[in-house]
Amino acid sequence: MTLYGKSGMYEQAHKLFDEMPELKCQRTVNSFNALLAAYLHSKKFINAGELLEQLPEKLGIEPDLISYNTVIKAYCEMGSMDSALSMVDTLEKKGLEPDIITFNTLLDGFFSRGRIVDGDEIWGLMEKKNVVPDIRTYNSKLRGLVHGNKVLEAVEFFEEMKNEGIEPDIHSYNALITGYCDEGNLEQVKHWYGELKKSYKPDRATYCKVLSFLRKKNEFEMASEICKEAMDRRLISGVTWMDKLVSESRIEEAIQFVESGLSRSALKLRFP
DNA sequence: ATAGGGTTAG
Repeated sequence: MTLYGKSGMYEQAHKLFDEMPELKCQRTVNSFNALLAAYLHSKKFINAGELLEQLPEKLGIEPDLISYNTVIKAYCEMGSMDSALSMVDTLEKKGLEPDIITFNTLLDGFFSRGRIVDGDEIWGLMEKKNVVPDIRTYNSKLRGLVHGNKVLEAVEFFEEMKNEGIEPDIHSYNALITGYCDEGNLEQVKHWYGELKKSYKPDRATYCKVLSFLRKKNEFEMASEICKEAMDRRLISGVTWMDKLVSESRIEEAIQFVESGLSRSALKLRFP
């Protein structure tokens, strides 16, 4: 069942869910969770919460941890952090235990809203419950610090996680690069881009962020090099970059640029 | 069946 993505698909999902008995399909916690996910992905957050409150007893379905995690995500998305947090008490009263997904969802909600202190408190609660933080836990705090313009603290935290044996992944590097792009710090963007490349291939997010930054800074040399690489890997189209060259009448550079790396399909895209 | 960033698509 592909119920996700498009807004409005929750209606289809709910209709199907209602018709299941006639179709001789038994409704289970799995189909209930699929319904919750449909509401979540259609951004009908409040309905997901209401559904969890009403439907299970009406239908005799016992919600599981996935049901609660889905609704916690919905509350986080709508910014109802108190409701999200209170779901932990609710699920525990039902005899369930919050897992790493529960905590990562909550932490991402708090950290991404700049609520670092509250996030740290929840982090402590997580450890008290013997749920071991993973790379995504660390990354959510990294992004939170960056989002709150605390890039230096983010770098400190980056080092801290390495000391604790958590190997930074591409999201970790991208968070720091984003921080320094937003600060306008060219030297540090270059530094962390270099650090990233020692262990990973930049991904689409890296390229987008770094290229738009370098373009703003008029760092043509480095930008065109990176742009070529990104186009070769089919991760960006390069059209916008070339448009800028053309609009500034830097035609020679644009032509060189095209000849040196642009793929046939990208050319067709620009000059159909 | 549940948790990620970025935005260069126009």
